[in-house]
Amino acid sequence: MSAAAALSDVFHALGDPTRRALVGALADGPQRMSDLAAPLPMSLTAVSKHLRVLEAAGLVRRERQGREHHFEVIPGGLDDAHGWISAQRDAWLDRFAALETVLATREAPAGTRA
Amino acid sequence: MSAAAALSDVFHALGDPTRRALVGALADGPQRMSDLAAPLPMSLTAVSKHLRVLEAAGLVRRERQGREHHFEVIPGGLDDAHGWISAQRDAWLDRFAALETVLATREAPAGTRA
DNA sequence: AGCAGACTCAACCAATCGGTTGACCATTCG
DNA sequence: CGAATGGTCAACCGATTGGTTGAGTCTGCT
Repeated sequence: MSAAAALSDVFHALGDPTRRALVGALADGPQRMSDLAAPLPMSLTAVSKHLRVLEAAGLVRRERQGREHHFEVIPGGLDDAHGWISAQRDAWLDRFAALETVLATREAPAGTRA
Repeated sequence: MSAAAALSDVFHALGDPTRRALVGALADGPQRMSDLAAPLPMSLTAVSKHLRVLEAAGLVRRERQGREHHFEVIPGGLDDAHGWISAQRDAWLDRFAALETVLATREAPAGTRA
């Protein structure tokens, strides 16, 4: 899968509050699907679909254990998304710093204006 | 707007590659809508819609200048998204560290294994 | 064997998405 | 003035989304 498509999948997965709640719930350790679904105001089928989206996005891993499906967070799953966002913020910071430099050099020589 | 809804808007906005390209293009400074649209393989109307989504998500600001609409990145727009992702990664790190501590104390007494 | 639990699958639904086109409004320029 | 430029708006389109229900499958327990 292209890197761009993978990023889209991750961001799209995170764009749903139910899915973010699932990721949050998995933060303190693996859970069974039913236990993940219990507190959520929707059918098990719906939760199953959400988990599939998270799985496809590489954010979560499924481990079947008998008739139960256990899920856990994939450590590096958020790395690319985090990297993209950081890059954007850094780029903005660079531009801002450059702008300040321009302003500073323009004002530093005390009256360099023609 | 609730914080969760705002986060959803941001992540949803970032879930489209065209929108990420727009944000990327704005990284090196403000641009007119037409100039932003020029390299993209779609109509101006489509780009206009994408920019509206980015605007509504608080990622981008519009400044009308005569008949031209200029856009620029809003500095703190990505902060919440960055914060959420960082929190998840930190939570995982904490849990992992705790796990290692457990393993360490269990193996530390050098040959405690029966 | 038989039943309950955990989950999948398929079909369906309304709503949203990403895109188009054509008509229109506003602004600048010759 | 008239004409070109920059964008909006409304209607439409097919695909996807997030949810439902009902039936089916696999597993474990008694």
